[in-house]
Amino acid sequence: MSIRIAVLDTDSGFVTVLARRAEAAGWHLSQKTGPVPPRDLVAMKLNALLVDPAVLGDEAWDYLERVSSMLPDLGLVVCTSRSTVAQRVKGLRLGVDDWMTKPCHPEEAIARLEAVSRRRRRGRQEHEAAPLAVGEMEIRPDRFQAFVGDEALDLTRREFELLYLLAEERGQVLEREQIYQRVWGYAMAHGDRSVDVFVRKLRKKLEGLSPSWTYIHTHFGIGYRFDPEPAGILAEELRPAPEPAAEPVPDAESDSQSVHGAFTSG
Amino acid sequence: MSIRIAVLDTDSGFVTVLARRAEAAGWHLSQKTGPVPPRDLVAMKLNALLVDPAVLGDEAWDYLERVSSMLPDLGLVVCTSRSTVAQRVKGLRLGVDDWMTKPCHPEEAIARLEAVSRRRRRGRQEHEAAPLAVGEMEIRPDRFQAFVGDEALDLTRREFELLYLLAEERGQVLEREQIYQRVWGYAMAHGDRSVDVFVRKLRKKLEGLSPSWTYIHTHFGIGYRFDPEPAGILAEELRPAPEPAAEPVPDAESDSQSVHGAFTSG
DNA sequence: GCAGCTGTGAAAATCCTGTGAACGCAGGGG
DNA sequence: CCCCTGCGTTCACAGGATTTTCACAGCTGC
Repeated sequence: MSIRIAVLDTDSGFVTVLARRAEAAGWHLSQKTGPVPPRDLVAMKLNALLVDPAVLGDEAWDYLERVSSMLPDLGLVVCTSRSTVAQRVKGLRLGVDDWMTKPCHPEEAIARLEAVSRRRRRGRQEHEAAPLAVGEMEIRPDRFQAFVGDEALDLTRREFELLYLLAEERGQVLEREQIYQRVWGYAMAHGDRSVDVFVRKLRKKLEGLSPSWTYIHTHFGIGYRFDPEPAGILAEELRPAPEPAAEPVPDAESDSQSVHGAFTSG
Repeated sequence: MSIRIAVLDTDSGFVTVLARRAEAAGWHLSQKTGPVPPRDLVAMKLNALLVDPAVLGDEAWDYLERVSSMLPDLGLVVCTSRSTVAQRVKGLRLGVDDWMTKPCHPEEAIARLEAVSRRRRRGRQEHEAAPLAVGEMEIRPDRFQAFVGDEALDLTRREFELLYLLAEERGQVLEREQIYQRVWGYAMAHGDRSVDVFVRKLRKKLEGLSPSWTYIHTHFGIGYRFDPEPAGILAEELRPAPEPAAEPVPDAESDSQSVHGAFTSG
């Protein structure tokens, strides 16, 4: 899979040479001559961004900081003509991944962009196309779908990605921020409820085809945990003693507490 | 959590300066003067490795390649006195994450190592989150829960964070202000009793699932200390005179009180 | 015994999640 | 070119769960 990068620079000579090298390497490169809103960067699905802070004007630091915090997975490389150690340190601290000084050899720029992109990718891909069997459902990455028997859940892309992520981390409680970061690819805005909404959609579809299982558990104040559980065990845990009760023991309360509260409110 | 790095370099001046900065930043730094087998690097649990290829001799390229392929999660940074573009490109291509030229400012070296480590951590799980075994309970950060056997304590988020903090600092007396600051994230208002209230909730839940242990001890006028202790030793300390009493004293209450008292004095 | 702290239970205030529906956007077909 | 449909995002609200606050009673240390 080829690397996608964008260059924010007005030095057309530099960019042209770079573009030629990038093309030779089979990369996709797009040039911009002014700051691109982080939102748009998201849509570009970049692996790395090469910036000359000169084109950003006063808000250069601010821009770099916003980009790096909103797109933590994006490789961010600065290439500028003059800079002091203090500036470089500041930039690297802010979230810049690499800082080059002009004039720089385009081959080296390409190599550094590649190194930065590689780092970002290493953590991610290991698993691919490995179907997951969870409960009475099968999740097939090759189809971007999940099936119960031979019936498809009819998931949209986001729904599938969310489900797959949760299922991969089965048993672990994932915080909303983490989920959003990994499924949407950028930082979650404060107050965003998208994760909740998609969990509801998933639960609905799961309920439709696999009503006797519970898959997604809510952890109040934290996030969600995926763990397929047949409906049976719930009943068992709630009723260890199938006695209509002859004594008014206050057990009922602490019992229901430990079953509900911790794992699921739904 | 602090960063762990190793430096492979014989330039003692450079390394000394670097070590000073690293220490100031709270990092763990170890110096080596020759190639360290990748196997040993694994054991060192490093975030990043800073190398001067000069100390590696002929097998420098080979070594860099082996390290980067065997430890894909390790940040690999080269710092060398002279290098050509071709060398830098070659290095970056075969897995080096960043390449600096000597003389380089130690502050910048630190910043680049930090950048590389940060990038490395992003893709991974945010926190390693090793489970803590305390008394007959297990605290599992991956579930935001504590368990006794396979029974969950049913902790809320705040409760869990408080318990985890206390358990991490096991044996230490923590002041209320400190606790509040670290769990709530901001300064405690004068007269706020939240910490006390949550300690009570924790004690109640702990008592429910692990009645024969005492976990949280009160230090009058100061704060709390976490230290799991089985009931046995308590009985001994409390029992200079083994009189079961013949009066209808509300045992439960006075008993639990004196428990706290016993430790308070220590 | 007094003043100051801590334990306790419950009420009050706050925050969080589930839910249904509206909105905007992009692509396909008419 | 316009309409329709599918999808993702945003909103507002209701019902609960959780956290904070209070008033009081029981200890501590002097």
